[in-house]
Amino acid sequence: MNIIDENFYLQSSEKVAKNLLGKNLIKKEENCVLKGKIVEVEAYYGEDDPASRAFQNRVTKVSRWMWKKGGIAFIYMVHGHWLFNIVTGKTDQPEGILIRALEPLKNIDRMKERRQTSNLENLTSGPGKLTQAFSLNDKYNGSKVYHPCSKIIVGESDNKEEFKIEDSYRVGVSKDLSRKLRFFIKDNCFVSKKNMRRKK
DNA sequence: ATCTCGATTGGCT
DNA sequence: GCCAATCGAGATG
Repeated sequence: MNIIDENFYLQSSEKVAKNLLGKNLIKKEENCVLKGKIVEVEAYYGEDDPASRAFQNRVTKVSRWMWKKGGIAFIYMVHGHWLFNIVTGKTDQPEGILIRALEPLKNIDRMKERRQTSNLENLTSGPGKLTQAFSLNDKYNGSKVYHPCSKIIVGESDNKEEFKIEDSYRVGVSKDLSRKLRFFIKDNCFVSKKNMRRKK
């Protein structure tokens, strides 16, 4: 398995976000390995981004991970759902990427059990759904996604297929920036908010 | 397409 | 105690 290098995460969150599309999220468990392709992400910045947990440099129990060096997992709960992020940027540069959707690839049965559905498109097509399917929670905070010993890892794409990247404003954000910071793979059916995509 | 209700946590007064 | 928060499911028209 080709793991993405630590240095990849030290770039700006927008750049990391776009380049994460198509890569694999891997979760190692007792008897199996879950795998999914990243198909939808959002970039978040630090002190000047009102939607960010690090807005105005507010350090809290939840946000403190964002000041660490890029490449670690950052997970917190919203509306009763765990959301999975990857910290980007150098130490003391609070930025991150929210992973919003995956395409299930390996151990799909395990995902179906956890999601209580057999509908493939409904397993990981949303930020709260994928954490349930992958059983991700705050105990993975700080995990190095570039380290081979970690339980949660980002690996290189399986194949070098071409895809188009589309962008939009971020989902569920009341005070968004005037830049489009949500990126997803065009025409991938596992991208969340399908009805929204149809809109102009 | 739009709404509405439930979900859990931590920050704040 | 109160309330917001990077959401999801189900009902309704």
